[in-house]
Amino acid sequence: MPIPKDFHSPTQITARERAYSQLQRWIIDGTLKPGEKLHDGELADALGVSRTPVREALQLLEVQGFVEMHRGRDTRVTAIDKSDILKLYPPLAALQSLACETVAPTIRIEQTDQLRRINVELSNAINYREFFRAMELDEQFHDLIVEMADNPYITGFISMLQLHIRRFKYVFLQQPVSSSEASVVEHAAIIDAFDRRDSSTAAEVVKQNWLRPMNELFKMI
Amino acid sequence: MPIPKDFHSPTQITARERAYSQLQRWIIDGTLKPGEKLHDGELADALGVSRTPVREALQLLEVQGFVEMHRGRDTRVTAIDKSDILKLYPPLAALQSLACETVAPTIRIEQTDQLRRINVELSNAINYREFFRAMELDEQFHDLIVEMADNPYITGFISMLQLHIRRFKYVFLQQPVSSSEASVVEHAAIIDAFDRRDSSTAAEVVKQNWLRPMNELFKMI
DNA sequence: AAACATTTGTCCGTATGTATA
DNA sequence: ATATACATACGGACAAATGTT
Repeated sequence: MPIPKDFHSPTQITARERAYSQLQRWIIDGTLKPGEKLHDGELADALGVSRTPVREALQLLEVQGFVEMHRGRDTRVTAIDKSDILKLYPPLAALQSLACETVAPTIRIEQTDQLRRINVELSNAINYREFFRAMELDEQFHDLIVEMADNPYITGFISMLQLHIRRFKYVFLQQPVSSSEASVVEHAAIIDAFDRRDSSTAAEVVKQNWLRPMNELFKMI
Repeated sequence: MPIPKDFHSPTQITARERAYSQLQRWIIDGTLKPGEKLHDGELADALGVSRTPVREALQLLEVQGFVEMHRGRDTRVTAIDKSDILKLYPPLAALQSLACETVAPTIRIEQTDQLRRINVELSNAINYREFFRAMELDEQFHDLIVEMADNPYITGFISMLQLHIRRFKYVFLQQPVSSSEASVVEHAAIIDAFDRRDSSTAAEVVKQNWLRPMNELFKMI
């Protein structure tokens, strides 16, 4: 495998990055609960670093909406409410839809073939009741389209929204939600639209493919 | 006027916030040029604070895409390329469009009236060749719709994209770009769609209302 | 009302990493 | 290959702000 010359391998992960990923994980998986008070000193001890990188990590998490800092008062994990999914999914659907629209006019056959392969695997996983694998494949399908759109603003915002949705699922249902057979059909429709270079149909189907899970989730809770 | 109890007036602005807003301003207005190297020590001196709040500000700016930090190497203002507008406007248009779609079904008459008032003022400003005022009113029009959508994720991402667009305009054209009479017509169409509770038309018109300036800008540069 | 306890915010010295000679 | 120069990353002490007694 050829390794690009200008690729700087992250030889050493910084303390801030460690703190950041760990705290984010803890917030998303519910180890740190919504509304919980965070002491930077304690967290620093727990993570084996000083307060500085912890504070820096907390500030980044604040920008992402996982933490609220009140100067001189306290720092807390943000609250979370059932109605939040109704705020998270629509922008996600809109941007996934945009990604499709962007990709459709110039998509190449190798790319649609890859989507087809993933969708076949997804179908199999659902039939064999491998629900975790199904969830992963569903993510792969959409991530691949987003990646093809090649727009860092879209990519960044989508992944942030997905992290919040993941937290939501962890907090309100203790287990991951499986993809259904309906997804496979919708994915096929998306691929079909891609084959015809039909941006608007692709965009529309993707939107529904994301709003349907929102409504299912909203009924469940 | 009733003052909410839990409203904490920002009595004292922190050093980090000062550093953050000032650096952001300097990057957007081109005082700090794309690709320019940033020394946290120098910036700290210039801002009259220590290096810590400067570093924290730089990290926030990095998340927003205004700064790139390379550990142990350097910290620079991000480069900017003409093709960037083609990446900035589409997600902005998609989210503005979503905001409209969200608001349309439940919009109240006072709200459409307010939009109408702004649009009349915008029309006047253009006729009187008050271009700066026209630009402000155009912003007000869209910001009001976004605010009505009442979704912090949409709001946050839109304002970030707008900051990048503002920088783009400062860097490539030295002056703000005025809104045209075409905007006024499109705004009227949006308001009309709102009156009819026609989400999809409103969404579609808004999208075009944002993609048109993108194409005009792209031709100019 | 004022002093105290608690928590966050800031400073600056030092350690560590990176590129260059 | 090693040393050196330079920039960033981190740590720990101190300052300031807030809420409370």
